[in-house]
Amino acid sequence: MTTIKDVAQKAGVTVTTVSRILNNRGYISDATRQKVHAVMEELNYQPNEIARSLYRRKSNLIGLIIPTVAHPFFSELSSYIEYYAYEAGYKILLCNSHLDKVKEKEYLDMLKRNKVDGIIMGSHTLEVDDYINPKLPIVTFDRCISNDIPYISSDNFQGGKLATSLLIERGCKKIAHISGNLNLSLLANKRYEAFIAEVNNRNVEHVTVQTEINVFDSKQYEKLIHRLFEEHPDIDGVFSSSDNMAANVIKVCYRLNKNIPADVKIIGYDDTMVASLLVPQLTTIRQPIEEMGRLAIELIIKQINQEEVEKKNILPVKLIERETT
Amino acid sequence: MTTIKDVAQKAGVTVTTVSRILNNRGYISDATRQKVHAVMEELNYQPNEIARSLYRRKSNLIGLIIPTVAHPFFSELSSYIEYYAYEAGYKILLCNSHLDKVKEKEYLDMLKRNKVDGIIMGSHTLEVDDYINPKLPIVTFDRCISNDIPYISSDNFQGGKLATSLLIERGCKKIAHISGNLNLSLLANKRYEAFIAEVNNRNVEHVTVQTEINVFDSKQYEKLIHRLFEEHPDIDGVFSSSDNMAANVIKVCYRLNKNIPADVKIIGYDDTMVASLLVPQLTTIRQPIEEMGRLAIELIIKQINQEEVEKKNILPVKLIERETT
DNA sequence: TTGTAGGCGTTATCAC
DNA sequence: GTGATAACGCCTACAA
Repeated sequence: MTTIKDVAQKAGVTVTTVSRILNNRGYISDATRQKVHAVMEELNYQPNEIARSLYRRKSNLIGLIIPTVAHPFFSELSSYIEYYAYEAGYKILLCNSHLDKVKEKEYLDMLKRNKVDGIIMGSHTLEVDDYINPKLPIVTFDRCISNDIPYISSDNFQGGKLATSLLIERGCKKIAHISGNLNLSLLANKRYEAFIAEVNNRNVEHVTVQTEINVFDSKQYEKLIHRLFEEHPDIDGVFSSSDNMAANVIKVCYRLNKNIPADVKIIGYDDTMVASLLVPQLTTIRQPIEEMGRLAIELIIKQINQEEVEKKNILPVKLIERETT
Repeated sequence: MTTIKDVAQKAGVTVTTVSRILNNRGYISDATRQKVHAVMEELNYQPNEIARSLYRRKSNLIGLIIPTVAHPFFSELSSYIEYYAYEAGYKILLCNSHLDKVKEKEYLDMLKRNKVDGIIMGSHTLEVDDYINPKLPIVTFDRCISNDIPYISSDNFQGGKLATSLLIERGCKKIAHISGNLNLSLLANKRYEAFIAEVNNRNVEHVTVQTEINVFDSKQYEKLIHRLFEEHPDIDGVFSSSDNMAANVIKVCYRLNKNIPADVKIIGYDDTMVASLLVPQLTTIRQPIEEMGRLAIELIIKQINQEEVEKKNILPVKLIERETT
């Protein structure tokens, strides 16, 4: 490995001078500057960022913990997060927790040991203390962990309301809601709350099911949905808490020879790529994924710079009506 | 930040002793060991991995450069890569190049400056020199950069052949192939070659189109496919080089009132999640994504350990026949 | 069994 | 303008 020493030696100066040139500090004669630059070029010198990080006590690393990047929502979100991080001079350490408490804690510790400058949590099953001890810039998605930790979320209640009332307006008489795990105290649960509120308010028959996020087990989902339709053959509207799940609903309806949207109307959530890839194209609630990613980086960086940040960041959602309603 | 010094001081020993305990080296009396452990616990001490990396000249970091993690194939691949990396004690630095030459070079340099122990390239538009200088463990996907750099690929020729001959056997008389950018000299181009070979061999009429990978521009794809069917209304078979693209073909067929598989048969490539999420479920060529991810990590680690590795790693593909053929 | 000291590659504070 | 030197936090010969 070629270091600053090698450059200094070959250029006939000391490391101080090379370092100065590297960082554009202090006065340097044009002659030496040229020479040193030439040598750096020749030796193909690249400053060691690890040494820099150690000295500066700043790694320019941001840890990203999500359930799994294989899920379309998180994969799109990650792509934006990485994009904006890179623009701001930060790098992303990717961690897939699979919503496993143990793994999540391990990742959290690992990130701390690696002195990341901040952590973005898209997955959280742990207790508050694990996050804030010691104080480290954090932003979470979809969960209010404590009053100190800023969180980003889209307007889940509004989303749930929009979805439910659309189905009702389209004439659905018995609506099913398929939610994620409601015990995780995620803000996403507000979709459920909104559903219940709306359906009760308008006096519409309804039924709900919970599932775990497990991208890879599509078969499992199908079974669940199949059973749902068996037990309630008169369901004519489904509000699914993710586009992927909604895709499974479409599949099952197709098998059951239920026409969409004539017999059953379906609405998803997220507006990931799959939504517009499906046939029929999925009506869904769009979360502003890019904006969420951008904001996550902004909030982390502001915290790094000791600036005050808004704790509660609720972004607007939007109903995207396509062909399933 | 609490360092090894703080621990040493509070425990009434020197840093050496603490370091020894941390690394399980040399003889330590039970008394001091207990005491030091207690103090570490109390101070919530975590060794600084940056300092360790500097000393050991090993970061346990692996750089992952891909076009974009928002693409289902790379998102699934990344998820496996991260999984196996973590198992082996490595961390993943995520880089989305968007197939931009400049960005790719910047990422490459960034990774070198950050002293990653290896690089996994799922995106490569650069010249050989940029990669091998200096010598750093690398593995690439789907591209043979030089004889020194190991690469992983699935059996693209076989995949192309399987796909094409299936369509022919199912009675297609005029087959379209939608490929990626053939100028990138990716091994994926062998799918194209196999297609041409097979179709010529069996004397079947055919037509081909190239596209850029751009996940987000589904509309663009639709237009392209639409035009294809306009110019060649008699196409009755489509071999698409990705599942996503195939999904767009399904969509367009649906619009054009072409029945699948009666009027048009479609086969995709990759077997990403979307393939089984679609209606009708997509017939496709499965790449062993998990195995590719696992192997990438294995090859990197072997190189890190100075072991010899196989340069050419071609994994088998498998025809997954579903409902579109 | 434990301590001292030097070094990993870089930057900043003083001198000259 | 440029050069010693100490420090960032950790690890390991070599001593004791």
